[in-house]
Amino acid sequence: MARTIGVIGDRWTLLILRECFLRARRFEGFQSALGITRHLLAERLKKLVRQGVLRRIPYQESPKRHEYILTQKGLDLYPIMMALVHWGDTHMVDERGRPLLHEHRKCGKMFDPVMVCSECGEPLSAKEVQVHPRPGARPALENASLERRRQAA
Amino acid sequence: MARTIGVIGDRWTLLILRECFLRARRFEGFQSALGITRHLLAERLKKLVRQGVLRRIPYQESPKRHEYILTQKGLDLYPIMMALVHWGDTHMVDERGRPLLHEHRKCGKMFDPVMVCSECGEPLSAKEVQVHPRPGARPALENASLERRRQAA
DNA sequence: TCGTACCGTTCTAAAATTGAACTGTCAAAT
DNA sequence: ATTTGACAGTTCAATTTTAGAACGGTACGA
Repeated sequence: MARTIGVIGDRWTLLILRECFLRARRFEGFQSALGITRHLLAERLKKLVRQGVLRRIPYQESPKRHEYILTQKGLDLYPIMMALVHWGDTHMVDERGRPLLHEHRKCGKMFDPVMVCSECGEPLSAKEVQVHPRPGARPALENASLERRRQAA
Repeated sequence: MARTIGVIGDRWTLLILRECFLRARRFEGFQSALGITRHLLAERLKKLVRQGVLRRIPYQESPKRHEYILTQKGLDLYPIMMALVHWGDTHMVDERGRPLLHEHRKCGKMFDPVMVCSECGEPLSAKEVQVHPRPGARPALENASLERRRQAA
């Protein structure tokens, strides 16, 4: 998770990627849609290209112009986007309701995203999940008072 | 999505919440697990409490001490967490492999999270989803060259 | 020739973050 | 009785990031 946050964990990157999913491709498009400063936009696009989330494709020579296109790695961010949108729709709406609805072309209905278990297909919740650290993982956090009691014993 | 990012869209907040899901509850626990500066940690915890993601519960008087517990609103961030973790596991692993495995208590198996359509249960991908703006939504972005051509016509 | 679209870069001021030290209460150890 | 350490912050100077605005350069159409 820390590594993912290293890629998309700042105030603008996720919004830039949202525009990608909404079909933005060019510098000016991002800039006017988001109101981000041109400086930061250039910076962030470079970073995303370096990290393999976007690809920079020339679409004309002289002056050189490029479009920024999602790679597969970038497209794979879709569940994150949907999860963010859905949480906002659930907990941060105002009187006007949610700004967008999503239609699933396969079944033709308006839907919400649901996160399920890859093995049994049941919806997931935090309490039903047991975490198993693997070698190399950061040691688990101990409850401080438990810690003290154990040392005392 | 912008509103969700307003809540969790900075370099530390998501990591703090990860620790909450891993059972951290107290200031010192967060601080030593993350190496965040105490200043920022205090700031972020306050913000999360203000936004209703965490609740501040006293667990002793004199000196006053509190634990930070996820509210339902906070627990509902779980799909976002899992989506972030899974993307990292897929695209950002090094030789040591993924740091954690997740077991689904209901079915007893190690699993990955999958995002599916609430209506038909099929896995989602960006291309299968059609977006429908609702009144009040920001106007959709036009492709710049299309825009020009239309004005020219 | 002028205005405009496009894609950046450069610069300074403002804001956020870091790093380190400091405050203060209480419990346990010496 | 005094020291030590856990705990939960607050304060402050130094550094890093971000915002805001202007500037540079190519090309196209009127």
